[in-house]
Amino acid sequence: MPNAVDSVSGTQQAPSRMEDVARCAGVSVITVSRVLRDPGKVAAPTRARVLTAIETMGYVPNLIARSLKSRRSGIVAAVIPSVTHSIVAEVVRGMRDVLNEAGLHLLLADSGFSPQEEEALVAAFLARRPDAIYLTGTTHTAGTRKMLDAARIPVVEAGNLTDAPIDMVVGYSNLEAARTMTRDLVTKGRRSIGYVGQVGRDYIDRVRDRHAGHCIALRDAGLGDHARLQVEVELSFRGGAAGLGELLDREPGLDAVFCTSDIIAVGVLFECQRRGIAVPAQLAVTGMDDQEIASQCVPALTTIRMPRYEMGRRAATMLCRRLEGEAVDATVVDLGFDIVTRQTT
Amino acid sequence: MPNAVDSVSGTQQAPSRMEDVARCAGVSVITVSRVLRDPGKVAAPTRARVLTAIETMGYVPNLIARSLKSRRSGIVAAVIPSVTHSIVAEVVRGMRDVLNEAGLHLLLADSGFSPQEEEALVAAFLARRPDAIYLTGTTHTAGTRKMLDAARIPVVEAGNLTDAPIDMVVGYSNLEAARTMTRDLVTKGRRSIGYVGQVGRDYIDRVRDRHAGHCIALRDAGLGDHARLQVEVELSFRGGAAGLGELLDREPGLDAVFCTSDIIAVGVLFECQRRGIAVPAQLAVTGMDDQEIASQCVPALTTIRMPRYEMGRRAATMLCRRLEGEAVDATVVDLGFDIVTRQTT
DNA sequence: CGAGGGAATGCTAACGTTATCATCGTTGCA
DNA sequence: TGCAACGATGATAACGTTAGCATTCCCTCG
Repeated sequence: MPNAVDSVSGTQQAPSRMEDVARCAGVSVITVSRVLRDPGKVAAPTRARVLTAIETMGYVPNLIARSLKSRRSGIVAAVIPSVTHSIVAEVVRGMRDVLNEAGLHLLLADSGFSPQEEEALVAAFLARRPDAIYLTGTTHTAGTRKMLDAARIPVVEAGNLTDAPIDMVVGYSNLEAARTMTRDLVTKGRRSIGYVGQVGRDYIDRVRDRHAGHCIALRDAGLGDHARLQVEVELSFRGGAAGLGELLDREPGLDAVFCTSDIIAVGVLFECQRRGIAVPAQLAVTGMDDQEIASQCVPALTTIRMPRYEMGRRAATMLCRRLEGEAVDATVVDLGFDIVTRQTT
Repeated sequence: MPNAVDSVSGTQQAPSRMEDVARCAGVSVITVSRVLRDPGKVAAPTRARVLTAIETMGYVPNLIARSLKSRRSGIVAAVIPSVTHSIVAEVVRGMRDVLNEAGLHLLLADSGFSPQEEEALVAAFLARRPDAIYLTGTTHTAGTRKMLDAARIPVVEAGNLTDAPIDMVVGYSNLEAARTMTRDLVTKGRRSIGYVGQVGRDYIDRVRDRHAGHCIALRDAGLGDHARLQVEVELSFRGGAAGLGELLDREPGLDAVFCTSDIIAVGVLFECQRRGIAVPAQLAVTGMDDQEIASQCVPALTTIRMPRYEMGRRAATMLCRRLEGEAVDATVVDLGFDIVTRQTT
């Protein structure tokens, strides 16, 4: 029986199926299926007839049915901390460029930096049977790990390194990056170095490691009394500005501020402008991430650059290899980072 | 036969199915299904037994199979111009908040501001049979419109208004917003007003309308020779800086710059700092969008605020109503905008 | 000239769920 | 007591596709 319900009365018309296309082209459904997935197996004239039928009927394959039967959804699910912050966007772009080439789609969701929310998202994702999963960072709840273990699909964590990934991890050492940056401030003669970092020092690996790296560098330099010069703020310009105010209240002799992100650092710079503080003469400021604003703000910001786009590509490549049944060379990939010295130090 | 392949040899173990849960709980599969979707129809003791079984087996429902049978995927697909630009993030957040409440998932993809890419994405999306579609802006290819007409699902376009939406539209008038902003500059005595806008004036409705609004305001004020003082740049700080340089080369007596986004405007401000141009004494600068940086930069930026989060919520609400078979009150929803006067004008 | 082989195509049975209808007690009420 | 009505549960058949195994036909080669 035909699929159309009633084209005259305008009743809801269901989208056409392979069966409709097959009838139109005078072949069996399986041939249509083959034309779509493995055209080489179908003789050229037949293929042409099928393609014409598809075209004229405006047939769109139903990936839901395909996924059910083939047990491959063609979806890679990614949990990122926040779509708002452009820092993840480049990673996502890198992933997408690789995944699209492999015919895979990226399903995105943001956790708002909360491991609990991440767990809920992973649970929701798994119900859609993704072929692979991408997680940001290495801080996850026990529930998340358990579900992913049970799901038995490739998982890549990205952004920060760990010795014990759920499956695979690609990133750089946030600890070393922060340590390098702070050591650089020390080398340049700064002695009263403040820290303005984003909230989450206790539970988000990335933030925690940046904090730890900073502290280690201070300790190595014999500069004590860390806690007094450390402020936790929201990841925003406003946060940076408030952080500087707080620090100056505590220590008027401050001569440098280490910030855990460019956004916070630029917030500090704005506050310096308002207060008439000379950068870097009176106060040195450093960021992290090398976002566009770092090179454009005045004075231009010294920061740390990490290969975000490449990280996304690499993560996706590792997932794809696993999906093709090949072994990946390493389950822990360190992409490193660079310090970018500009005018604020 | 049981679903497990071989738990001893560690062979790939398929996830458990309803059948497994049903056997474990001593009920039929349909009862498990009911417990999940309509618990009220199952007696409390039975329900408890099933829930226990689900818990112990770590059962995760297969939404692919559910979608196939129920003909509802539970997915709302959204094409946004770019995940990078935080401006869309709030809209997305608004949508998500509403959709999640309705048990729907958001599938995101970015078009990179290209209508052709958007068409490809819509085609890919439709194969997954989304329940509804969200598009950014009102500029779409004929192919996109045709596919969406054929798909017969609710579609909402957001961001800019149009008299002839594909289905529904929610937004504000970019033309009126730009016109208001420029008129404000005129009112404040500015006469040599430059324009730095993002690329796409010819084919992206949002950009085109902002440009048109600016031109209309100039014409209304009797200020001619528009084209000479108009520059098209990338949507970036760098773009804004370059745009100002270009404008000053053409017209050293420039006394205001209208920018089509806050990012561009802040790029202009940075360049002013570098060149020692006094804002607003010597040069007035305006942005659009009211992103966080507008309130934090120095001097703080005069701009236009639009209800982005609310826009996302409203769009999602309209889609949900349609999915529930209810009629929406209006297919064109104007949310308006506000001018936010700060220190740059 | 017949067997063997490969290319092209088709048939049948799933994939894991839900819609639809059926069945079975149990209760309420005349 | 008998029957309708309802609540709880189950059996069966899809949803639209693809995996796996036929089948058909033609060509090649001994």
